[in-house]
Amino acid sequence: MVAIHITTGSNTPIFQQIVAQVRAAIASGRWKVGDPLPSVRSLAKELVVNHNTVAKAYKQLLQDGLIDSHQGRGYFVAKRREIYTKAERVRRVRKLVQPLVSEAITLGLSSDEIVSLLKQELGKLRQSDE
Amino acid sequence: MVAIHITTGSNTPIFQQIVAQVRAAIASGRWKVGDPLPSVRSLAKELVVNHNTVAKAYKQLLQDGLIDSHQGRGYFVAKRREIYTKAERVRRVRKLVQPLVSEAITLGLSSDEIVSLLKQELGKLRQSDE
Amino acid sequence: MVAIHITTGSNTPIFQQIVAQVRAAIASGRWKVGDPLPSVRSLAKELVVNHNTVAKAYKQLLQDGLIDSHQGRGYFVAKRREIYTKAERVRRVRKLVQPLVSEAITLGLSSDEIVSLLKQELGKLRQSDE
Amino acid sequence: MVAIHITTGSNTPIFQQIVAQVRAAIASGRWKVGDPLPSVRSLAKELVVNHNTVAKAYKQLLQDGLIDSHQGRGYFVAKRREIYTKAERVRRVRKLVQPLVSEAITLGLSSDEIVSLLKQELGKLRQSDE
DNA sequence: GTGGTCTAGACCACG
DNA sequence: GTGGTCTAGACCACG
Repeated sequence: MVAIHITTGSNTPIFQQIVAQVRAAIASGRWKVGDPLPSVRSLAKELVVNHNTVAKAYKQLLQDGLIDSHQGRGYFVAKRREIYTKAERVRRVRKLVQPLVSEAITLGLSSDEIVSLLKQELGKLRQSDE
Repeated sequence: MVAIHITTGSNTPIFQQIVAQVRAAIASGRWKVGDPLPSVRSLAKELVVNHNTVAKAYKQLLQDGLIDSHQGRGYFVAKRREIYTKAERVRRVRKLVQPLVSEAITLGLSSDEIVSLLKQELGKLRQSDE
Repeated sequence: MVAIHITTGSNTPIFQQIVAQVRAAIASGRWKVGDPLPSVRSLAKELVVNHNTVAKAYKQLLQDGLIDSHQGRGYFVAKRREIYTKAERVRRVRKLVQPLVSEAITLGLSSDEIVSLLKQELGKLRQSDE
Repeated sequence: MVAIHITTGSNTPIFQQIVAQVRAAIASGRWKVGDPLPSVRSLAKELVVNHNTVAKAYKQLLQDGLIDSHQGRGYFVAKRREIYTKAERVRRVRKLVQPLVSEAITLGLSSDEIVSLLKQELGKLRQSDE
């Protein structure tokens, strides 16, 4: 089980924080295919947010094919399947890369340092796979 | 003088586009310490946007320490000040890198593809600097 | 301009009725690329539903790539782009075909009659294209 | 006797799966007019589902006029009654066909592909009848 | 006890 | 005036 933590003061919407953390848990392999997610209402209670907020996060993950829903039984980590075309996937990642680059440059990091940080994060994933 | 271009079709807020371009102009050295920025109203006129939008961008740059304001005289490129320690800057960039990696991996992109997309974006910046 | 009508008594959720009608307006070519959609709040007022309900419908259409959003300016009919893999698209259509078949058989229509009805609807589209 | 199979993994409500299978059994002639249906509780036991679920399915079939109930004796396959006129049946099916066509077209499927998917589903039914 | 839909209304961002 | 996020709470479907 992986705990989910949110920061209410943050600029990042709560539902996106939840999406990011579930995504990370699945991407890293800590949550396996078939694992049940915390129920919408129980997680909402635990995080002290409205149930609609959790539902919104889960809907996003459902849409992206990362989780499945079974009416009346809850949400479960889904078997991986390709939903988006290559072009669409690249488009989506590019939309995340742009603000990263903008922010990193502003903070004074060099291109090499940025690439290096990215590789470090990718490396962590690979280790947890082994 | 460096022209600023905005895209109204984009979903990136206009004020952020302005911020990003001023940052790039300063980071690349095209705008030197002490150079005056275009006045809020003249830039607004040129870009055909609301002057509040330009003012908002300048306020952001002021807050970031990249420009100084002199009451009644306008805005000027500031002497470079380090606001954050190296460790803090790396920490901030890392926080942006992590969700990028999660999303890209769950979308099914390989590590090489992700690194490649990042390098592409960094390359675009370099070109616009020249 | 195409009017949107909803039936509150229906089993079909309001937001899905909106989605279906916008989709039909775009598929039939009555709404062209670049056309603005009614604003979330104005349509909500007109239909006498909550603005969140309209927003939910528009979000769905956005996700499917049928419309674009421009922060602060509204929603517009998007240029067609492929978002889903072939397999995903077939999966989605199949999910709609199954209940259709089930209902039609129950109503006592023959396979030939069902196929014929489908072809009629497809024919209507083709005519409006010419 | 015709076995009824349900899939709990599916997102189709269990009671609807039961309804669909009873309908198919009757439509195909495997269950004849006057045949008794399995009792609510015995079928619930066999399928390992709540008896309310089976009761709900039977209520639906009763409502559709496909089965009759005899207080204290159980449910029986009813004499076929036409409830809706031909025109009404066609109207109802057409209402399901229209959103299917809209969605499929916006997803980029060709008319032939849509017809082909429909025929596939109809084909599945025919096989399960034999 | 699961999730799904909807309302009424607040507060915020962008321009 | 655009849309975006969130709350509190209601009512419903499924089982």
